[in-house]
Amino acid sequence: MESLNEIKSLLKSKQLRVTQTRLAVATILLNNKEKPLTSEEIFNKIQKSKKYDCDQVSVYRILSTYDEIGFIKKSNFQGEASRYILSNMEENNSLGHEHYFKCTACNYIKPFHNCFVSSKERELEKNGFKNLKHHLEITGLCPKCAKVS
Amino acid sequence: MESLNEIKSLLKSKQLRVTQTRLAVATILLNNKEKPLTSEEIFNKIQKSKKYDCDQVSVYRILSTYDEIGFIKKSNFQGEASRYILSNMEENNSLGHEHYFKCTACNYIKPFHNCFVSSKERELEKNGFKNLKHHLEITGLCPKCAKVS
DNA sequence: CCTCTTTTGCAAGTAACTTGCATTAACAAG
DNA sequence: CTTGTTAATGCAAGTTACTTGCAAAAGAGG
Repeated sequence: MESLNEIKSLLKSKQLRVTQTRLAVATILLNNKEKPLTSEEIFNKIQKSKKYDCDQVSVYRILSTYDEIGFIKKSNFQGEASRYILSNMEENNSLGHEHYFKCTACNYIKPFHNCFVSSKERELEKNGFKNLKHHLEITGLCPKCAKVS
Repeated sequence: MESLNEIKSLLKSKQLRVTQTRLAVATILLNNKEKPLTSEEIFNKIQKSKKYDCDQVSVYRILSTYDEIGFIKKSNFQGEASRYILSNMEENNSLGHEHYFKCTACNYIKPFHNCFVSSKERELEKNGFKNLKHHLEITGLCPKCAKVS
């Protein structure tokens, strides 16, 4: 997923309307491919850009729609608002951004681009489990904060 | 952690008072070593036992205290209330209950007793990261629900 | 341009906590 | 066993992160 045109055709293919607000949210997500953002962060970036004005409720609704159609992935980090990031729709699902490190000091978030939970899932599948998905979050101090403390 | 006496001495060692409410919460946790419970579930079990009456706010405060002193572990499952389970204080920390499978159909929760994230943490530590902790949640259908669907 | 839905904005509601503060219960000292 | 001190609790109210209801506005086909 590289451009606004792709989300436009994805929306059309799902019989969803291409609206200003949906495009504004998509633009922010496209400009932040490496960091999962909260609904509030996305809303603030839209306001800050001053190109378009909308309600925070709409951002919530749009993110939920985008999650349903697979345009983005939602992650719940411990004790804070959900975060959203573009999903790598071209790639194998298990290679996407579903693993994160988060620094407890500076809130720096680093996604892992390879998955090491898949083998555990294979094992569970052999025992009758199905439709497995996972969320992994590693917390601690990033190299910068580790040096300071 | 096997008995009420152990939490009593743990509390004393931390200069915390051994109160009826703290013992009631500890009793519930001791009786549910295999399933992480929500604050509300614990509160309801206390009410149901009719041995003791307390406020839900106290349960929240006690769980937070228990988490701080390491008696229990807190896990945030996607989109639902935090869950708490006794920590295996005798064992190596990385062998505790911090990994879970949760069935999206019946809400069955299965903790994993061995850790396969440690190797990734070692790798990060070599790159300057410190004090690493992690939370892993795998969701899907458990064998029972997989058969039905 | 018009009509028919879909989206949106605004207000209000909800779930899961968290905080403030007066009251009560631990527990150590006498 | 009574008392004084301080921590813990209960109750009410506040907060955060959403979610829902509904009228008004904006897409998109004709």
